[in-house]
Amino acid sequence: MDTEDTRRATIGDVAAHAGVSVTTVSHVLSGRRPVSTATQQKVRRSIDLLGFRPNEIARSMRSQRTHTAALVVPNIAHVVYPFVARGITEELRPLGYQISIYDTDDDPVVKADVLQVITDRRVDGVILFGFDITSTDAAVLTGASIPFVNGGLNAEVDGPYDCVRSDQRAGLEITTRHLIERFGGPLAFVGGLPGDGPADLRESGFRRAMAAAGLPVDERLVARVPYSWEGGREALAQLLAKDLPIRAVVCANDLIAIGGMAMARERGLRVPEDLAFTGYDNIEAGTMVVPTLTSVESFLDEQGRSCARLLIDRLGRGYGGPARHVSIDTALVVRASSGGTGS
Amino acid sequence: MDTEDTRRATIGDVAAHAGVSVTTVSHVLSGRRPVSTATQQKVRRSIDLLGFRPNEIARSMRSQRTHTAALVVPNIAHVVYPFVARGITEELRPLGYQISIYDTDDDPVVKADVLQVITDRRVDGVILFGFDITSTDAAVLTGASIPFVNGGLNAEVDGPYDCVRSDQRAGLEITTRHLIERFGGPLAFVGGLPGDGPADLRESGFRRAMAAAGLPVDERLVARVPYSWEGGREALAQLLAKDLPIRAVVCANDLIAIGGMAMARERGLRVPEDLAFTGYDNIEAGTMVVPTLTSVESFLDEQGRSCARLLIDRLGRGYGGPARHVSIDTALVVRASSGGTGS
DNA sequence: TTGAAAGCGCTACCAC
DNA sequence: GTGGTAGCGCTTTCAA
Repeated sequence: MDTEDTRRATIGDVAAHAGVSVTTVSHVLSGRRPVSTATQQKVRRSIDLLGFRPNEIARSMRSQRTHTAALVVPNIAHVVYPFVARGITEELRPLGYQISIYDTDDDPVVKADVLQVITDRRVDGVILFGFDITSTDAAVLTGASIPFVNGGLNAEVDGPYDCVRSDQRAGLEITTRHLIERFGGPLAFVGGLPGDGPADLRESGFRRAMAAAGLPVDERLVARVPYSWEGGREALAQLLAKDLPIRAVVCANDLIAIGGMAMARERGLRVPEDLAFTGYDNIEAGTMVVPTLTSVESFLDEQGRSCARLLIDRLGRGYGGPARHVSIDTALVVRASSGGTGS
Repeated sequence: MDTEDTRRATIGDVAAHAGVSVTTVSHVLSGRRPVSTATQQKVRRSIDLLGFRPNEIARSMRSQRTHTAALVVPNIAHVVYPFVARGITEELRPLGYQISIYDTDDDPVVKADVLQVITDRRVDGVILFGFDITSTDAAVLTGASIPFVNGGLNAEVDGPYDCVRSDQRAGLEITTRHLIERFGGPLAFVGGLPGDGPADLRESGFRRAMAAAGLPVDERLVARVPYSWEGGREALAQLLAKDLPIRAVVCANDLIAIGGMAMARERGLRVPEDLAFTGYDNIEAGTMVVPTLTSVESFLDEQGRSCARLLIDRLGRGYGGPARHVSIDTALVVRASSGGTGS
């Protein structure tokens, strides 16, 4: 009773059952060589009867291809990566690739380990998203001749491999210019802590827009705090305590902006009538707070898709040319916090 | 120049280079049999020199184990799944398992396909999370003798396989009871659309708590809307239009609650002084709105961990007993919207 | 139109 | 302490 056949049927079982050779079974499966209709039917019947499905491991062993792409991210629970993953999947699944997502737990050691494991498993290609990758990381992949793409960069430049970035500096220039046009000044800036991901890039966007408008940056109105709601509250508390005139606050992300708005309103200021705000990232919460938050959309799914396309080019006997660097534009979403319609 | 050795070294290359047999190389790798220190060193040197790494595909082929678990979810971009994924990873990675995440794009056809692909790849185990799985789905897995766990159920009961659920009914009972204790009544309920995931379960929690407190449910104060911010606004507009006394609103999720609060405040009501609110899911936005939202925490990572543990039991020559059904308790998080401290 | 057999890279059973 | 070799399940020459 207990010893019923639990082992999955192999191609050999099918061949025996149908009374043909494994070669023939293989060929009715692949269609790579003509098989008489009679044998085809016999074989297909046996396949159905035995519930045969080819073993992909064995196939990979022969073909040296796994039809798998790996997506490596620092922390899948961070809001941005699931959207990237969706974009990648949409692009690669139709081509018959499976996407395996690997989470490095924000730990460079785990990242290095994951990269090794990935190469040991002979994935066909890799998309790294959200890392500063080291030359060692790159060497592991190239050493195994596995094509890869680096996405979601925060640095201005990167190495000699395909890269996809969102133009964060330009994104912050847009919000800054938007506030200048609507309100003139004075403008405050609340950035992330230096070295914390895109902080420098975003701050430089603010400064560039100010310079372009011929406005000086009052350094007393520049704060740098953690990328969090609490950070935003803290920053606004500091800024308001200085008792300097401020008309609008450019924030480096939405959490800061939402926290900042909360503090401003606690202090009796009306948003945007007394003080306007902009954020960055266009998170869902920005559409639910009062007032709704003006922000910058980065099109994460498109970034993912773009990574996937660059990778696809290099899969199989594809593109083997020099590295390509793609930049995805951002878009301003105007809402109530900067005097939009409040949509 | 272009034809430099791009092929990765095999165990045979190492053996040749070290002047020993492949058997010996295999054994210094596995440690499954004593090897003299001298040969060990020779072999290790060759391994380093050649940059040899064992081919996991070949290993899997022999051992029939892939050291991979698959996590299948309807839509990785939905807030809940990344947290589940983290919990699973934390539990399984230390045991040497890789987690591959598969997204079925909310499509049962894709789900069926993914399940087949997964079995063809001979993953060691599968965690399905967030599905109503069909008997066919289950049959595919059991037919391939791949152990699996079904997590995140919305139904009251499920099939003869390991299951993990969050007690959503109890979760809604908690919020309802909380509001009854604080405010007495009358209470309104805003649920999701019937058949939309956990809607029925959550509504039954509300009704049960009301019954337990000896309070009748006024059906005029029960609304059912989409699980969204707009749904919440709409529901509150309807409810308030009826001009019946309401002291508090039990909402089936946070989006509804946040939208509902926004509408209530637009209509000049103070929250919680005039009208109190509770949500469900404890999303981040609930900590950023004003007032902050009382909600129910489901411990998604713990649900994931629990799935992982059930699966681990069945991996290898492990547990082979009857199906186990685990329920994870929820917890009430009291915030300002129901008169909490406003933390 | 079909089959035999080599071999993908590895592990483990034999033998010595 | 060490080596030869069968074989995991498949694809693909080569031969008929």
